[in-house]
Amino acid sequence: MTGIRATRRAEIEARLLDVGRRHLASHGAAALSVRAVARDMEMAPSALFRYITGRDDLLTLLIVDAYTSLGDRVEAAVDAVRDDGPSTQWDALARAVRAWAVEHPHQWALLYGSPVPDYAAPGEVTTEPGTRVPRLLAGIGADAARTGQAGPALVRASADGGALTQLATAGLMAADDSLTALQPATLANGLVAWMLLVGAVSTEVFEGFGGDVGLSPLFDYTVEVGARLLFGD
Amino acid sequence: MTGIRATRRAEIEARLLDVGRRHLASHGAAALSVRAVARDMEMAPSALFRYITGRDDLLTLLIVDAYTSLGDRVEAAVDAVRDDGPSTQWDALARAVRAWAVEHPHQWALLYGSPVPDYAAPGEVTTEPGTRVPRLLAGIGADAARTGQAGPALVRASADGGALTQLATAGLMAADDSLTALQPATLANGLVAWMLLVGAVSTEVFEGFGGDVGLSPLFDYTVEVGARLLFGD
DNA sequence: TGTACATCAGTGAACGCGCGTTCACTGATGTAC
DNA sequence: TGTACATCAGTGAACGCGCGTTCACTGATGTAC
Repeated sequence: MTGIRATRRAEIEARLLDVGRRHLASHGAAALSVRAVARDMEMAPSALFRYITGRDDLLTLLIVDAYTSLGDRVEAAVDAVRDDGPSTQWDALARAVRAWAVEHPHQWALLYGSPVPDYAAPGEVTTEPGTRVPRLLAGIGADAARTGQAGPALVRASADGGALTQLATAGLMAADDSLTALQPATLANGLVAWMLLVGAVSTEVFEGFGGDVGLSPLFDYTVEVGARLLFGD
Repeated sequence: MTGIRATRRAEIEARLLDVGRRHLASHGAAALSVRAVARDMEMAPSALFRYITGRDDLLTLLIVDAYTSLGDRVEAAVDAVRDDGPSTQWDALARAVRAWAVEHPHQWALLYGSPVPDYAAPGEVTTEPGTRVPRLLAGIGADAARTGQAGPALVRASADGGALTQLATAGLMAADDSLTALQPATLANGLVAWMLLVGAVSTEVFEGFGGDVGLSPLFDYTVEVGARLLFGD
């Protein structure tokens, strides 16, 4: 009773995602085209319009897919060390993000690189999967705070509570109530650690240091700096 | 005796750069096209081939131009506080980078965002201007080291001297001999500070936190974290 | 100073290409009775 | 179970578009004597 149509539709939707992913991986977002994907699927270009409303829709699909792939990976890595304390969890998170990015450079670029011109991701569908990893990091920070391991050491006058709390409330994390209960210092440290991680991974993936340089020792050190920021000594 | 041809050529080269810059600023690198630039210059598309060898060449031109613009800006800012010690200089550098990036988001994306597909910058012409700011930062670190203000505090086992020195020698900074004389700890801290800065600026410019969030207080705090990393307490 | 030739800048037409999207259509699947 | 109609998936042709690059050409600028 599933219906032949329903199963075929599901199959084609899966193939569409699969081929889209492959095109993204090999040519990058800018080169992603409805026609090329259709060609690879051995269908007429017009047929795809039964599944997507247009090129932007395809992009959105792939963005959500990439966020989900990254989120799953990182969640699994953190979960594997869930009993080992916040510091170990941060380590796992950072390394999982890096590993995923190195394996999926174009996806990383799509999520954290230059915006695609003339495309704006629809927040309603993109925000939830897009904030999974930062939210996970915030959870680790909250754990550390609860057990007295969070490091407030670096906060000085400029990181005043008001401005940062406002940022947290207005910004991406408004969805998660537990975060607004965080100390501004913990929150600020978490955000900076996140930006440090994004910077380190982007520098490596985008070859900011020239390409044929091995950045592993530097990344190790970066993770330590982040740990120190998050948890003090 | 300048020759009419020579002056006209210089004029057109200047216009080409100017129009190219404007196209980059308004539509982004992916949308940059020889034909569109020619249209704006009220010339036949083919005429531009007297000045560039093709689209890639135009891109290279604009990349070098952007690096130079950023480098000039940052150098001026640091120079303005050259007597105020390394910590103030770092502050000036970081704020100048951010200000330039916010004013020139597409240029920032071109330099530090996703690579342009099917384009590889020719290192011979791109490396020197592209490393001006990191080199400047390294110089600040070297100054701090000389006056005993550099902060080695965060270095632990993973940041072992060998790997990092190798990175410095092989990598982008090979051009500048004074850097290989830096302590590995100072070098590592400088590189991490640089990646932190890139991450913070990219997060803001690429709207990693959603767009309508004011990130100034967070950036202030980021700069402080960088200072602590570079110079200790 | 004038002339003959060489160099150069810019034109306009043309090449072949891939793109997103629309539309009228055919044939298969589903549904109501 | 069979029939009549409605829905849906996919086709193929066509639309208008902008792109990078080549090429033979014209007319202006420069140079050697």
